[in-house]
Amino acid sequence: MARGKIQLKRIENPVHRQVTFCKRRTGLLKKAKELSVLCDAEIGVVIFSPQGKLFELATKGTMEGMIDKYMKCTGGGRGSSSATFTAQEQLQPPNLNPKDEINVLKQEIEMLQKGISYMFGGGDGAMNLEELLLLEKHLEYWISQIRSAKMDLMLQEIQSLRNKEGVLKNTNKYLLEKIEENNNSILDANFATVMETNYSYPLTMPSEIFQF
Amino acid sequence: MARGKIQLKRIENPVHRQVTFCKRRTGLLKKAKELSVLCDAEIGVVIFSPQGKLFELATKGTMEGMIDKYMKCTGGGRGSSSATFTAQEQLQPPNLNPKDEINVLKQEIEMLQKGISYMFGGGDGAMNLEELLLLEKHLEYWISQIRSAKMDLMLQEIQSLRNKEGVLKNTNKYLLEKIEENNNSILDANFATVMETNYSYPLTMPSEIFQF
DNA sequence: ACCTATTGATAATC
DNA sequence: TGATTATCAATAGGT
Repeated sequence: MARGKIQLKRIENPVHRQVTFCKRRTGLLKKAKELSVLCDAEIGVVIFSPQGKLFELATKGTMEGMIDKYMKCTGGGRGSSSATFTAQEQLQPPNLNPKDEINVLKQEIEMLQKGISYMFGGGDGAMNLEELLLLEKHLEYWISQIRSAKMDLMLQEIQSLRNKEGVLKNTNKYLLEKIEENNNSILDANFATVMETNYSYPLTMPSEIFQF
Repeated sequence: MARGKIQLKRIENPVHRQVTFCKRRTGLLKKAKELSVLCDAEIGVVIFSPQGKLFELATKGTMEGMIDKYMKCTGGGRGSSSATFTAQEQLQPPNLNPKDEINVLKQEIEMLQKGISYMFGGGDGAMNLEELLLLEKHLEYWISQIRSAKMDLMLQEIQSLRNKEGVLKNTNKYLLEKIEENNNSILDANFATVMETNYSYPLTMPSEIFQF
């Protein structure tokens, strides 16, 4: 790439991450199109942004067609889209065969529904220890997600505030220079004193106070 | 590329085409993985070679999961849970007049529904900072509730185990006394040894230990 | 959004 | 297939 390597790990700075996502997403889709044209291959790409926004590409026909073809190829013949739950996929590695996986998911959905009604309905005390432990784990995962999103927003806001600060500092500097000029050209000592009293401090706060 | 540009059209030479397919397929999947890791995106890629052979990549969870998520995104109508929420009443003292209170509750319910769909659907990134802060607060409250319930169960279990322990100790004591009696009355040393070896721990469990 | 110095991908060749 | 390498394409960091 350019102007320095990057590590193959999640980019922490949300601005950089967003920019890189945009650029590389474009690049990936372009590469997919090229491969399809050059080699006469049929390619489908689905990208979910961290915010859950969907980007897709199907080089021949529709994505639905690709999915059907994929299903036929993998043999796992079950009608698609049963609205399963997706967050647990990050919690446990998918090392099960399809049948077990389905059972685990069903069980988990049941547990979560129980947990939700517990949380929302004030609880009927019908959960056992294992269920509570699992629910706690999920809640911790969710809260970490929430915190990550919150942190992103705060970092964005900090960025924006820093930009604003720069502008204000420059404005202040400019105004002080103007005042200085006035002090030099107009020899009214009282006027200069008043000006200095009112404008000798900048109106903004230093940016370093929000280091994380 | 290298050693000369190539046109963006189907490569006619089948050998070249095959080689290029192999290389670019690898490259495409690598790029997809990188994008996923760098930007925390969920990506699925499906490639059918001209001969119909399938190559696939799902960066998080399984391809099935991706397809379901895709369906949910495009298929549209996902009904949001209409379950109402009651726990927030404990979070803030009811110092408002009825009308304001109702508005606050309605607002809160809306936010929570948003949050729930955020947690379950992978999020649509439409929450602002205030909403996230509130949601975090609620999650922390819920998790504290869960932990409290868990703690209760654990304490109950500890109590039960202590009871069990008491009963078992008494039983053991009683049995040891019996053996002692036998040792005294029957002067067969070998028999006594056998008894001690096999029966120094009770084989049955008193029924009281399963109180929950 | 646009610009480049660099890195990464890869076409041709062996 | 694998390795090599000259070249082109993608892109990280900056404006």
